[in-house]
Amino acid sequence: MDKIRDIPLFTKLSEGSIKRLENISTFRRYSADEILFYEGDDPGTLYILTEGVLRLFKTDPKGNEIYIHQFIPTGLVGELACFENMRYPATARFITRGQVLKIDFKRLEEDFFAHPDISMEIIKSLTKKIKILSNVIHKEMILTSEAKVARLIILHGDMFETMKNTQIASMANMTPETLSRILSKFKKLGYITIDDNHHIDVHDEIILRALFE
Amino acid sequence: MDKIRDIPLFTKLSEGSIKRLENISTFRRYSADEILFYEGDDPGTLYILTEGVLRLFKTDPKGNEIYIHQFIPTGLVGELACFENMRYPATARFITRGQVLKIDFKRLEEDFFAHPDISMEIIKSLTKKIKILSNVIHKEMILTSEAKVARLIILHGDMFETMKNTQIASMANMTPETLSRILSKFKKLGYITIDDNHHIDVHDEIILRALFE
DNA sequence: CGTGAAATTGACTAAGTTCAATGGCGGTGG
DNA sequence: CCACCGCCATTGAACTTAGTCAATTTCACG
Repeated sequence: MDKIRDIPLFTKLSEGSIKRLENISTFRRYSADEILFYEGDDPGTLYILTEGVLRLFKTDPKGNEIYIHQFIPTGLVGELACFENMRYPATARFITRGQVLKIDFKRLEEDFFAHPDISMEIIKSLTKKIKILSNVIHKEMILTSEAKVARLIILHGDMFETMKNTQIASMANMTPETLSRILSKFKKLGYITIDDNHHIDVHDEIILRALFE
Repeated sequence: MDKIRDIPLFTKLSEGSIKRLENISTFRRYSADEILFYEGDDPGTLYILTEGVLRLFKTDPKGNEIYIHQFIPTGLVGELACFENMRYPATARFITRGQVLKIDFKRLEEDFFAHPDISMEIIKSLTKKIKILSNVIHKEMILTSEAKVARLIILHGDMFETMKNTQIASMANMTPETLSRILSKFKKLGYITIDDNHHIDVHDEIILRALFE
């Protein structure tokens, strides 16, 4: 994807609008592990993720990365900082190689703000983001590690077959040791069994659900 | 305030629009401690807080209230649940007596979504909310209790003169004991002194700032 | 097989909560 | 006037949760 027309947010724009948009934006490719922006950077650029997986995280004083979200195409990134003219509240790093459309926000604002379709898309993107943050708060502040693991098993059980436990632990903001201990505990209590392919068999969904609901 | 015209979000509407809005909305008064909605309730109503202070919080499994935010007029409340048609992610309770305008969201959507001014206001409200949530995450997940107290002292030092420590602790999501211990520690280390009127004198702003920045 | 990454396990540590005891202070009623 | 009550603050001790560090085992895969 390397044409503005292909971006859902802009499909409904007129030819003229697209032309103007092309003048204030550029595509740029990134390789895996490259940083798109750092927490604390000054904004000014609105990003639309068109390819790849982009991870958003905060860094705590000890240097640990606190996982917030991973974006996949097509996601609007950085609009909060732009609208509120504040610094980026988190760091964005590519997990795979990818591509973004970088848009000069000031000039976008002047040209396109009144456009109803774009407003609507922006609203959708914002509500999606609130949902994500609200979920982060729920998962990270309300749930204990045990509850988080129970939730992962019930809601995303297949993750355990495709990802390493270290990766899962990092996405759940806990250490691999903690994850390992909790899985052992669940096994010992007979809630689950895990076979050689890392497939988790749930024996007592009721109890596991009760842990996080 | 009991006229739709007085609500900033709607000041720019035409007479006809106001009339239509009146048909799908009602004002309602609440007394202190009344619940506007519970976490988990089904949505459908968009609220605009026109008077009073409304506290938003989540409840953890032990029954503790996790403070998220307090709204003051004029704030849009519950738009996420409405837009995304999900349940309210938190409980809202009046701290003082107050008043809201209750709007039937479905019908609002049909009539006013395309209105550019309203869209713009909604976008502003949403970004404000993202900022709040992003801040909650920062404050609650990144900062230690010591950092939170240092931050309160530097940024909201006057709170200590007007509020009881139990209230402050509840807004900062820590126990009164923890707050007390940290204040004692800061006093012992000579960072602050507290006089009889609960006024905090900061002696070493540099160190305190370093704790949370 | 052998090697390096991942997982497991135990001992220890850190941060904060909980629970209980104590002390202060302001208002109230006899 | 003062004894008492209730609320708040303070402090200590035990407890809980999860992270850290280190040693060991398991596992996948060339």
